[in-house]
Amino acid sequence: MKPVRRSQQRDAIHKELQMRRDHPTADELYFALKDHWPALSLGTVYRNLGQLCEAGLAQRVPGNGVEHFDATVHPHPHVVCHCCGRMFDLHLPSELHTELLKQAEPFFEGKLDELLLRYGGICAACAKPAATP
Amino acid sequence: MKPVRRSQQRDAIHKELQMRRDHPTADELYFALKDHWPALSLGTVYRNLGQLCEAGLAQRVPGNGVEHFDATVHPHPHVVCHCCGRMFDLHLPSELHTELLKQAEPFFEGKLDELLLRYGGICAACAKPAATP
DNA sequence: TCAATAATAGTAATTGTTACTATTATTATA
DNA sequence: TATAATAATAGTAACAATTACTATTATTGA
Repeated sequence: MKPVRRSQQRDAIHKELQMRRDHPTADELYFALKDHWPALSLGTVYRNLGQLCEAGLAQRVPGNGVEHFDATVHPHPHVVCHCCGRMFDLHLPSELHTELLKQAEPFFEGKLDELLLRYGGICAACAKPAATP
Repeated sequence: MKPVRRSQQRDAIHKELQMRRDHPTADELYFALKDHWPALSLGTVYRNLGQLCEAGLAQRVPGNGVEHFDATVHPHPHVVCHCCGRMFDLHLPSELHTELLKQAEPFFEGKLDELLLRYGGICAACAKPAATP
């Protein structure tokens, strides 16, 4: 295990990630934090997100060609909006994941230990027509 | 719609894709075809795979940071091997996909029209210990 | 057969991500 | 509290997967 020393940047990244209901990409986090951390580096965001994942404080969720990050680590389904590209949680019954894994096992000659359940659609914000001021 | 003219390369790419039980990446296809098509260009593989997908003759399946391609276009689950990175079909009951989509709808305020069901595990070939000759 | 033009090979450009390096910040200890 | 060891940073370069560009070649309808 690598030594991990505290850093203000990592705390800020973790806090921002926990705060949000969507699951931002490294880039989105970077721009969200730039305001209060003008000197922040994109590499720092990537490195710290990696460390948070290793430490079990976050998980990577593959999006549409980009990696998203989620501060909730237990496996659960997500939705990616075709329109804005944002990723959200889908709160299906929590046993679904385990059930689907067990259900699939006899159909594969080998071992299954992971399941990515990613829906695609149009989020509420994008479905709503733009307000005309 | 763009005009599509026949080409030997596209036919070869499509045939190779249909032939294989795994779902190769553009790169893997490129190297598989290089033997009989020494002048083949990687860009040509990408471009033609894109066209085949647009034409409904193939589908993209996001893998682990790389795009895989599948000549079977109806939605169905896949397995990605953690060890060799290859992607295979998982022949679960075909109605599962539609059912999971329907099941999830009431849990999302917006529209759902797509579902990626991607298992992870160790394939039979990788699970087997290497033969000692 | 031939002219119009889509497709190609080869290369350059883009994008998301990781690696490298000199400098700065953190922390355990004196 | 001061300090020394060293992890973390900012900034930049490198990288890998993919797309775009361009001069040349192949296909196809007349």
